[in-house]
Amino acid sequence: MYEVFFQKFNEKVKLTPTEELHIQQYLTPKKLRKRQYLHQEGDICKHIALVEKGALRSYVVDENGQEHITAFALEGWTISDLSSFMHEQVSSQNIDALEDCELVLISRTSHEELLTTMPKYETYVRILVTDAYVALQKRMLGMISMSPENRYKSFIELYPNIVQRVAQHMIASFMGLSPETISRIRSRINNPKP
Amino acid sequence: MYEVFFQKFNEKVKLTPTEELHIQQYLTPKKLRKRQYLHQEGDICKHIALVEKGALRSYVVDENGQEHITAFALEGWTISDLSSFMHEQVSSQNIDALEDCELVLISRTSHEELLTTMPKYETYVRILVTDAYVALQKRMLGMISMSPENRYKSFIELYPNIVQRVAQHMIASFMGLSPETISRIRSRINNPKP
DNA sequence: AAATTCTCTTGATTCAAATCAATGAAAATA
DNA sequence: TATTTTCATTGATTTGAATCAAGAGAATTT
Repeated sequence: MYEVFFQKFNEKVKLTPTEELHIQQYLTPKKLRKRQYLHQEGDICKHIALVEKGALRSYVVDENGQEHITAFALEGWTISDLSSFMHEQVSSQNIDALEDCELVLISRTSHEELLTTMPKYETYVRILVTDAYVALQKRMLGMISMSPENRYKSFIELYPNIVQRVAQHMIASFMGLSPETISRIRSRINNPKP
Repeated sequence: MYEVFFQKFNEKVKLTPTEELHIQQYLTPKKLRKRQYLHQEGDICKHIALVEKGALRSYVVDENGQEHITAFALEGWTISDLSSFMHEQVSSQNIDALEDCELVLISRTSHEELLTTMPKYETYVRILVTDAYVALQKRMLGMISMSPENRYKSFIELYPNIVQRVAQHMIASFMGLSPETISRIRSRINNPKP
């Protein structure tokens, strides 16, 4: 039920069986149907979710009604609107399921309690966020320094599983490009200048 | 000597005078002349630096020899190559002083020791990184969803002090735009369509 | 099974930022 | 102070991604 959660946890911070059982009390499983929302803008983000199975995305809608995908999450990934979750602020993000999902949720109060009572949990969170920050820095560097084509190439290298499972126009949205541009980049990659 | 450091620390996690003294033992002050490096690519990043006074930038140089500024840091900000610092990997970042600086440095061993012996320090780091992550997410959202002009506008709103103290072409580099484009955006803002 | 909606591709056109280039002003250096 | 280098501005041109548009194939819904 929480296999992936504890596998990921143990990769960062080693837990004893007793500690695992203790943490389990704070976790709640949740299933999501494809297209179902985990979280909608306007709400305060109530959970951090770890994906045991399935795929989700988070996105914002701008003033012109255009969607911009800000993140994907597959098995083993964690997804949330941290800004809203941390500061109990109204969220501008939406999170929904791209496939049927099995999640493990940590509520805000559980999170707080674990942080204050269990140093290993805080360590886990610190490492998790640090890794996410480093990954985002890399992505940002690509944004300011690479061409769309090279950015797409490194994306498919880094996340081949996302490319396989997620619609192409969503990857375009995630990269800040039009769907047509991604389509043309792909055909350029397959037919290198004839 | 460590005023800004402890001011920032206490904003996130309240310390007693005794605790401050304890942490102080792990800190080392450092002055940097303008143009001096704190850290160069190829090295393993040895410190986290908090800026007591002055301004720094970090940047990478791509295969074409072009510089891309990835971050600025003014008074009260923290700067480092976290990826290199955390994993003791060779860094691709350079960090240098844009003005004469006074810094507070935390070495890797000090950082480790504080993390394991002082829960409040780990809490501070967790909050610091989380805030940085949230800020970077906002910047990323701007990158994929906003026009260069609107991105520049929100930049000067968010960081007016950077705009005042840092050369324009560096802000261009930070935003992934050419210096000419920033110049033209500025003149458009000042002479709104005649 | 039929109808509808979604998804990707391809072509033509538009538009905005990059590039190339030149100039004057300001700052750094000798 | 004179000289050199860096910096910001402005104009002309090029380039590449966005937009507009149409059509074919898949997937969903009815």
